[in-house]
Amino acid sequence: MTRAFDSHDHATCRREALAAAEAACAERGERLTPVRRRTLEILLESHRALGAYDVLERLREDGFGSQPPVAYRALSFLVEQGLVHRIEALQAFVACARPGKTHEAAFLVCRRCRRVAEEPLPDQTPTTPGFAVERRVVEMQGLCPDCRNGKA
Amino acid sequence: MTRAFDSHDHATCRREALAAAEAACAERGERLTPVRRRTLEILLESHRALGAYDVLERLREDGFGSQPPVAYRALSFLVEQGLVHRIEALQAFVACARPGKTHEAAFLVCRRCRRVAEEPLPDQTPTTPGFAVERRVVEMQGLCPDCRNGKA
DNA sequence: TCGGGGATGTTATGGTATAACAAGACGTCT
DNA sequence: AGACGTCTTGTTATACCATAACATCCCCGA
Ligand SMILES: [Zn+2]
Ligand SMILES: [Zn+2]
Ligand SMILES: [Zn+2]
Ligand SMILES: [Zn+2]
Repeated sequence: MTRAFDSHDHATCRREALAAAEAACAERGERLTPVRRRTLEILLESHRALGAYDVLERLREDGFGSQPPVAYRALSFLVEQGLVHRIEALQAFVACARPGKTHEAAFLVCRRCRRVAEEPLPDQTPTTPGFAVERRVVEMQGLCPDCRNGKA
Repeated sequence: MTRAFDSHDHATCRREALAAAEAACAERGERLTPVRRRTLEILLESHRALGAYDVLERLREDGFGSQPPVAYRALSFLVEQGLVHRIEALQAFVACARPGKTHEAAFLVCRRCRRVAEEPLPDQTPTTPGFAVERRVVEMQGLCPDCRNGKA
């Protein structure tokens, strides 16, 4: 169900994700402005985790602002809307593989190519009595099939 | 089984952890040198996650080197030995609550007081066929019992 | 047409982490 | 004892990640 590590029609993959993002924003009355939209596209073009400064560099090439807050603001918006996830272990961002409804997820993060796959998070995660869980960070770091085989 | 959020004899708690650390290093032929030992003590004094620069400041007060690599090297050593864990979501470090045998764990991280409790990690965590998991990051962020009640 | 709120842009600054190199500590072999 | 190799500690310098604060612009409704 996760496509990041499988070959697939990525043009369609991107187009669908972008359409879902537009729909989600429209429904919520949020504005998917040009910087925000382009930021999402940049992340969708790879299934990889990109640092904010990587995103910023591409935004600058496209004529948007060139200072860090430009990228961070667009990324924050997209994260709030559930269209992008932050990978804590990499301090990086990845486009959501299943936009449309904000959700938590577990991530499989390849340390070599930085591609990221998304898996459903189990209902049950460890806790202790009295502790109020607000956010769950579940990230599996390792090697994707291609990188194990030296293909990529 | 996790003591971070419960009242306990913390002097004993610290002493035992330090003794376990000494034993573990001795057994492995690793050297728990003064900086390394003091770094571990600093983390043990709170059950809290401390940033590398917080640790560094205390090391400097104690007459050790004052530059970032001093703290980062000691922390790296302790993490390699399984005596300290890195909390990715905070970019911070916490002393292991169960030293003696290197292990993975799930962490319950209070966003208010930064105390951290350690829970066993389920055998089964999400993955996808062909992906080789090397490290599992499982961190629950939220509020500890005290912080929920405004006690702390 | 005149606000007002949100979005974009800038400058400046702060927090986190590591590369590269010099000097010291320490066991070991002769 | 003395020479050697290895590990450890310390430094300087720099790179990377992130946000505060403020100016400007744009769009929409009164
Ligand atoms: Zn795709
Ligand atoms: Zn890979
Ligand atoms: Zn304790
Ligand atoms: Zn707390």
